[in-house]
Amino acid sequence: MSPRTPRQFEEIREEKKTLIMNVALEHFADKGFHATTISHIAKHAGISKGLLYNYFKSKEELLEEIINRSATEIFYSLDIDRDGILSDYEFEHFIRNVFSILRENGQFWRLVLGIMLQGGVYEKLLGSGLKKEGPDGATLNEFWGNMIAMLQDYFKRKQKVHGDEYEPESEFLMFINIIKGFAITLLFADELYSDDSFEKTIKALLRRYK
Amino acid sequence: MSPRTPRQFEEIREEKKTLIMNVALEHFADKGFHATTISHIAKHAGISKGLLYNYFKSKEELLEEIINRSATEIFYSLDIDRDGILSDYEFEHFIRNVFSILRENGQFWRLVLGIMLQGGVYEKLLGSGLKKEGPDGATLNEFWGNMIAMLQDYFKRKQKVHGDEYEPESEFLMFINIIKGFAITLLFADELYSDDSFEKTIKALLRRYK
Amino acid sequence: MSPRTPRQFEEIREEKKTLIMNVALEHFADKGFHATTISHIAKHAGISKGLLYNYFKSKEELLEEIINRSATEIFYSLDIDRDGILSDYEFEHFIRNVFSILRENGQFWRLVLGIMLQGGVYEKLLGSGLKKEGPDGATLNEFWGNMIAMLQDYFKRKQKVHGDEYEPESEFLMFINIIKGFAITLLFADELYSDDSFEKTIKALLRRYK
Amino acid sequence: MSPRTPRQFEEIREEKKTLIMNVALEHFADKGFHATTISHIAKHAGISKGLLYNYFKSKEELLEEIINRSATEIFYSLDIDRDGILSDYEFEHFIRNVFSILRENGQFWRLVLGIMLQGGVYEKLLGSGLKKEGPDGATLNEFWGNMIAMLQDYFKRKQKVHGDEYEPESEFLMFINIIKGFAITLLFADELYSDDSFEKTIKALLRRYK
DNA sequence: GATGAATGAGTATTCATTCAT
DNA sequence: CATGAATGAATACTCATTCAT
Repeated sequence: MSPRTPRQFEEIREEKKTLIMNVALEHFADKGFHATTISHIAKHAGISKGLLYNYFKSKEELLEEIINRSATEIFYSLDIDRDGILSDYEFEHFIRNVFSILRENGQFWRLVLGIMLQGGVYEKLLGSGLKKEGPDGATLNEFWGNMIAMLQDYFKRKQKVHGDEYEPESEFLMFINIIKGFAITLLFADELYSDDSFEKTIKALLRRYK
Repeated sequence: MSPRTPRQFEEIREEKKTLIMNVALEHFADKGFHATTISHIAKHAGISKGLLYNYFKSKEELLEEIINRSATEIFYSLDIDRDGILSDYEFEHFIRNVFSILRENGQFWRLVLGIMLQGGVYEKLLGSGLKKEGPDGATLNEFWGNMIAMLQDYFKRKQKVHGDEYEPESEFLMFINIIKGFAITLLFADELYSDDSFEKTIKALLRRYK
Repeated sequence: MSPRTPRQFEEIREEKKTLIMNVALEHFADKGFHATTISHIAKHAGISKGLLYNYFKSKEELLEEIINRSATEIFYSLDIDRDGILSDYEFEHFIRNVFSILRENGQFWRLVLGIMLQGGVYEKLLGSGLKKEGPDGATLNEFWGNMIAMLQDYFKRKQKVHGDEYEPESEFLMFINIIKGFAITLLFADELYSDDSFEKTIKALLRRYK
Repeated sequence: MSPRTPRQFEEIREEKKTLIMNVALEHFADKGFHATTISHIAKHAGISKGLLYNYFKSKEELLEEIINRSATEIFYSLDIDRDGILSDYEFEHFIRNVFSILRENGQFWRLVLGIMLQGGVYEKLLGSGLKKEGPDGATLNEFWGNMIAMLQDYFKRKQKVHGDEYEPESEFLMFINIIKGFAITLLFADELYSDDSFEKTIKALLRRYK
């Protein structure tokens, strides 16, 4: 019964915030941002509306914090050895990572997709959320730029292997769009893909692009 | 001074309905269905809210009619020779068609994507809208099933050309996902792709899969 | 093909008005005044809304004219010999009349009842409708006053027949309330009473009060 | 400064609900259900429209709860000794009860009458409201059926007293319609009847039917 | 910290009425 | 005379947000 330390208070606060954000993400992803009400979130989180506003200034801020949190997590999980060059091994690592990120963060990606479809909110969010600082003090946008450059470089280097008929830009474009295509497929798949079918897909991609 | 004929009334009706549906599609696609208000649509269409309800029973019916209209249009434009077999020529035709449909119906596809992201509305719409009858009395769902089967068959036949290392299922999956990937890319492209970059992409696809 | 005479025009006008009023009465009585829309009436009468407003200045005026019409009709049908005294024969006539009026004008009475229940409209209507002049230049209110007086006089005269235990005021009150009670019962009876059960009821009333 | 207890919240809720229902009943009875607006009710109750919807899901539910409440109250107040037989004493009790219920619940009965006049709503309400369970687990409809049966039995038994000329069915019908007639008279009486005139009426009824 | 009563601006929808043709 | 497109004010209902306790 000893009084709680400030440290303990902070922990309780963080736990509650996390709970609220998880519940909110679930509903935002499934029903959409506009169709989800604060009342609904509060009820499903087992708290009062008032308390929710104790943690988040507004519905929009709640959304922003959710995006920030997931974006940062994903940001970190994609970072490789940071030497600016994508080795064959790292390429495989990248592909596997991308797929597992898509698998494990379905709700988040559906939410982001929904928001990106809607003009106004989009810029505001990406202006705040995705520019947040990540590892090495780089912003998400910078990080993403580097990632793209590294991949393009990877495809250029592959030209030596495949000969002159191979067009790196075109191959890179195909590769990116296959990833996007799979991403979309995954987001709309009701049931999670089996590990097996995942492995097959990844193998096929590696066979073609490694 | 003579009273309007039924024909004239019909014309007025059709014109106004089309106007409203165009304005509504624009806003639904840009802001999302829930975030678009009837007031907004009416104001931008230059009419009163009351008149809108003279033509559409509800906001949802307006949405349904928009989906029906576009779905039917696209339905017709994709129909090939209907002999159940995709020749090399028809394959090329299909790819070109898919791309031009994506280019010309960006708003519609963004709307559909947005709706598909949100549980409830989705099934109701696809239940009504996309099952509508198309050419030959087939429903859109049937038509789409046939299209997929024809494409799979096309990839199987290609095995004879490419040899045993070629895995038709895997290739088909890649192909479909590339299309999806491009679709997504196009939907989010602020400015329309140049005809030139389009031609390049199509050529690359044909080079690889024809 | 000879041009219609003004007289013919007038007839057509009256026919249309009657048609509209009949349809309107039906809906007003069944759904209530507020719940009945002008569109509904127009559609069921087979005319346009515009035309309806050609005949009636407003929804309220339509209501007023309906009440006036029926009130006047009933007014006339209740008038007896006007000598100010209700003979035994006229009493029977009165009772039979009251019942047949209730039977034949069910819709009207339900409408009136509905309106009388609602403060505002009530006075306005009775101010216009039921004060309208009837036969002999008397207003409905005057006529009704006379009718009541005649009935009270009738019950007083009956005291000589029934002896001192008979209290005319009390009997009159019972009589009036029995009539009201039957009126209410009739108004809510889904199916019209059979002629037989009617005859029995009237006989019982006469046995008791004649 | 300490937060409100659940008990306190419950009290606030009940008080506000009662306030709203009272105000609503007043307006529903005077103006009719359709002609009464939620805004009006809220304004007269001194609250915001939003709060009203915090307590009642819809205008119809508000109506239902009002009917339920009054119906249940009246239900209980009519219950006698429940032995299935109406003694002379209980008959007097019944008559007095009926009159006092009519006097004290004028608003409620005007509301019910108004609703019964209008097809659609009627059945829905009587299906929900008046079938609610009352004392002994009986529904109102059952209770009312028993009451009628008991009264009919009472009139049959009276035949022994009055001799063969007495027709129980006919007398019962008269009795019921007198009650209905008085009910209607009371509902439309602007001012409450004096206790004296009430007593006279009741005496006359007892003299005739006891 | 925690509650939910309370608000008010906003949203879809309806409907009597007008008016150009 | 006749039509129905068009309007706008009103209505039921919602929901993010505030605040007293």
